[in-house]
Amino acid sequence: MVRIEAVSSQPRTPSCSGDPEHCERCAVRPLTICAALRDHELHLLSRVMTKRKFAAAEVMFDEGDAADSVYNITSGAVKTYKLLPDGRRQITGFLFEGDFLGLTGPGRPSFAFSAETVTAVEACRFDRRRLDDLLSRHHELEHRLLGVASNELATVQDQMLLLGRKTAKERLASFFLQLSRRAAGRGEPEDPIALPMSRSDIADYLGLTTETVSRTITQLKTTGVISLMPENRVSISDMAALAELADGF
Amino acid sequence: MVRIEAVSSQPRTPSCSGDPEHCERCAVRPLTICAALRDHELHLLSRVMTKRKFAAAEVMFDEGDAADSVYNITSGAVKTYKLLPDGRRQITGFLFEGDFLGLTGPGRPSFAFSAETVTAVEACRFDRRRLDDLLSRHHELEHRLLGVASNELATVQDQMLLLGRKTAKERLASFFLQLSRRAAGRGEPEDPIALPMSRSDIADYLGLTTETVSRTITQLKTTGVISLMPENRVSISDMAALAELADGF
DNA sequence: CGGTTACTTGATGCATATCAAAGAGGGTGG
DNA sequence: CCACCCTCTTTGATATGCATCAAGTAACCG
Repeated sequence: MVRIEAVSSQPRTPSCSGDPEHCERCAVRPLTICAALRDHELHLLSRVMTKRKFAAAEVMFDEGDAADSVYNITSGAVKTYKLLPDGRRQITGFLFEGDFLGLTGPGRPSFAFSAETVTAVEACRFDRRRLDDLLSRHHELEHRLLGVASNELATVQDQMLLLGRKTAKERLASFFLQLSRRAAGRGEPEDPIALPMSRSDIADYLGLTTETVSRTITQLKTTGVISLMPENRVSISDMAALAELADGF
Repeated sequence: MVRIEAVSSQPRTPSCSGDPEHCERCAVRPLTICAALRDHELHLLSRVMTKRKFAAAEVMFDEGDAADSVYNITSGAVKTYKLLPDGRRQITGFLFEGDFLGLTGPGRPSFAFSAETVTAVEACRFDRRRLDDLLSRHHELEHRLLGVASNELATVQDQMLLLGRKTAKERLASFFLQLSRRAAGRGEPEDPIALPMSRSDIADYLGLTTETVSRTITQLKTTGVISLMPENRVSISDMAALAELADGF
């Protein structure tokens, strides 16, 4: 498992500390923990933050790497995953703008999973130690982070239900529904949803094979629940039917 | 889904507030967030805490119930789960002494899962609102809670890998290994591990059927990796072999 | 425009589910 | 204290949803 050094082939984006108003104007601020901060606190956050760009399909970090970075995605899509020795892969999450990446518990010096970009990605990188310092001084921030973690725990339980007990059709229906709802949460349209990840990524997220994913999508298309559109987009023709399918009604 | 009123048929255990030294002497204190508190802060915690007992197989709360309670298990075992409309069940976790139950994000007024005791259970119950108050005034406590949540997120990723990509044998091996390690973490022996839950609970935790669980355990027994002992205990004869099996080597 | 990779579709196989029934405890009332 | 009953567990026989193996087709990139 080779770690590709982040941003290795690109000019380094200048740190935000040279642009203290950057965070105030940040488009994803209302989506994330930064919304918890008043303007003068945002400046403190900017100090420990660096804006970074990643190309598509770039490894951000590998499981076991020193967890010295934490990221807040500002654009693009990221996948997190775990591998078995023989190469079997489970994608544990897709992250989009506003999502937080790299949270590890205290006394957990290394990442419990790998992260790789799906598309080109822009992210705010925080130095773990400096962020911890900041957290200990600005409890509102830590409070928000606890909220983020709790929400993620709730989401992940849904995913366990999906992986342990749902059929292929229910998994795909749930997946599309989740993407639609999350897009809506980011203020994007809920209907034609973007599908930036490959079939193989979807398969590894849903605990299926690419073939089954492909067949099942065809089936949903044939049933008239969804339709495929240009640019890897999916239109949900019948949201109610999709929601029922997702829960096995 | 009928909610059985907690402690309905038992005398109410007196609140800890009448016994301010209870927490200081608490056996599970070093295992849990209470370890973060100095003695005088523990007294504050005792104030918002009530010691409660549950019988075996008692529903503590159902998914969707108002999340007005948070628990810290002091003895016994609890399972958390989600259900599909047709009754399919995914157990999302087993909790033992020192484990925290009922964490929901802010603005999440209801539980995202149900909780039911496996054995008789003793737990410290906190009123959600009063605990929130306390958290906002004692940040070390909130910091610990963030640590608890982060650790749980790491654990849950392992479980997703298991549910999405592991074979039945790998799942059972992983399960026994997890129980063994957690027991060790609580200061219990790592070798003869207790299996208080039924085969059907194990099946719903591992995304299998009771029959497959039973067959696979038999197989592990035959291979000489484990052996069954009285009182629902399992002895791990070959820890290294089990660890290899768990990761599909 | 050629080559490569991703996606779709088809044929077959297998791990695990489902259906069925026989032990094994474990608690209760006679 | 024993006998019965009920539930849990184990074992067996069969079925099936999804994986695997195998092409063909479409999209993409250089």
